[in-house]
Amino acid sequence: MPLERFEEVRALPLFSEISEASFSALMRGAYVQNFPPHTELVTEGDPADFLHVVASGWVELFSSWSDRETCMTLLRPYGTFILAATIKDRPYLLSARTLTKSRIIMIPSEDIRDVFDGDSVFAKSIVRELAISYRESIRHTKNIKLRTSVERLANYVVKHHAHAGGGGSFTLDVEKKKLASFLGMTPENLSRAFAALKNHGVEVSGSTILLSDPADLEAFARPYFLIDD
Amino acid sequence: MPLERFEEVRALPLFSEISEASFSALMRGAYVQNFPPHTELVTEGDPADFLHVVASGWVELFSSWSDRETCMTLLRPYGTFILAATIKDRPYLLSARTLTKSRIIMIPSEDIRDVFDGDSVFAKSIVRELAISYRESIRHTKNIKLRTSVERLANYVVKHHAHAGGGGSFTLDVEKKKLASFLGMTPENLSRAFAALKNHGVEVSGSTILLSDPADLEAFARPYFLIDD
DNA sequence: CGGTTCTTTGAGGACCATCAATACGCGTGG
DNA sequence: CCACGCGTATTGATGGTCCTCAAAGAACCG
Repeated sequence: MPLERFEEVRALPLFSEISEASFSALMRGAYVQNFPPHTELVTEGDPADFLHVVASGWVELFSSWSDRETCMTLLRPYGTFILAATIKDRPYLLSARTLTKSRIIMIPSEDIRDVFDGDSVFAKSIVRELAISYRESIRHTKNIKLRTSVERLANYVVKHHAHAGGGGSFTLDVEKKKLASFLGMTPENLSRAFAALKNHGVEVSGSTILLSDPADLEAFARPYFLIDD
Repeated sequence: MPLERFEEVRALPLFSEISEASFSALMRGAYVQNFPPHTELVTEGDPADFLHVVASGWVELFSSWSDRETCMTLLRPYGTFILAATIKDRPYLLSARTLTKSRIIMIPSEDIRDVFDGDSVFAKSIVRELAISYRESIRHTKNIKLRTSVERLANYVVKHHAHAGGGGSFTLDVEKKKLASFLGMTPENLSRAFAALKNHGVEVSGSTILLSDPADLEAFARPYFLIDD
């Protein structure tokens, strides 16, 4: 497969600094594929044959146990999954499915491990990526264990409002059902949590969120950089 | 500091395969220190100046927000913390305190990063360690989000019973207050969760747990290798 | 032995899930 | 364009899970 097709991959933090030889070795067995929405890409417990990179679209990492399911991560370009399993050559701990039409880059795990062994620059990038994901996971756990559902929602709103420019309104980029699962609650409870935030100036209309008093909301949410940033 | 004092460190998975030169470079600025119980070793938000290794004793990694606190990890020898912060040169996301008298090895983060850059064997070890911790964190989150408190306790009991040999009884190695926090509940609720497990043959006497029907308990707990192993 | 902390038990209430019913949004096909 | 069907979102009623508060008992330590 010609390397030109991987220009966008080359630009990713994980690959931008490695040698041309290493990059070629990685891309030789790689391929890019388009998936429709709601397609299960990997299933937890499966062997980690490929490192996946989201090139476009939205991907959900989720997990199931005993008829229950929970959303663990929502991935946009250019997030990777599931690096730790690839490196350790162990089964995936999470399943992945597309939420929207998505383009996914898949690199054979064996190639990742081979290049990792020979290229310390790549090894460094891998570690950086791993460390980021690890810290993200810890933040997620802290959020779940230390906050009530309304507090989690309030902080989610504050964060995404700021990320959208802080203009007093923004649009939810995933469906509420998914957001609820990510925040560790039911869809019904998310509705009620939004209702509870009316007292702090949060108006909901479909997927549009309006903040009439961002300062008040933030005072309630008490965002904390060791959880939310 | 003479290298002989670091024989035990040399044997750790993180250091056992690296060159003598790299090991010397790491140990040059390292030191070993004994701490009494209930000593706060690092505080979340602090800069990550040292990689810590538990040489003996028990260490708790915990986190706080808004007058609440939760236990995130219980570390025995020879666990490390907090590697991700060290590598990324970012603030700690977690605090650490000793639970028992403990001996802790502290290695300057800068040395870790320097050796990491020059020694691909060490880099590989770092990645292995990071991947293990990351996967552990994901399991913890799955446990919290997918199970009720009684289910979490049941699986904890099943796991530690097996780890202790499966002889029908074992001893809790941390106080119940701490266990409750780790499992995401209050101490009161842990008591009631233990009471609920009486129906499945769990007898509690102080820190001794007796299982009269391990098969029944396991059927209730439904341990799952992608969460518990 | 006294004080401190941990653990347990009880009562009450907050939080959250479940179930059920309705309303809404959206794409499809008539 | 509208009717229909399907999934999502909301709202209400109810019950279960879990936390808080309080008090008493047990274990630990000086």
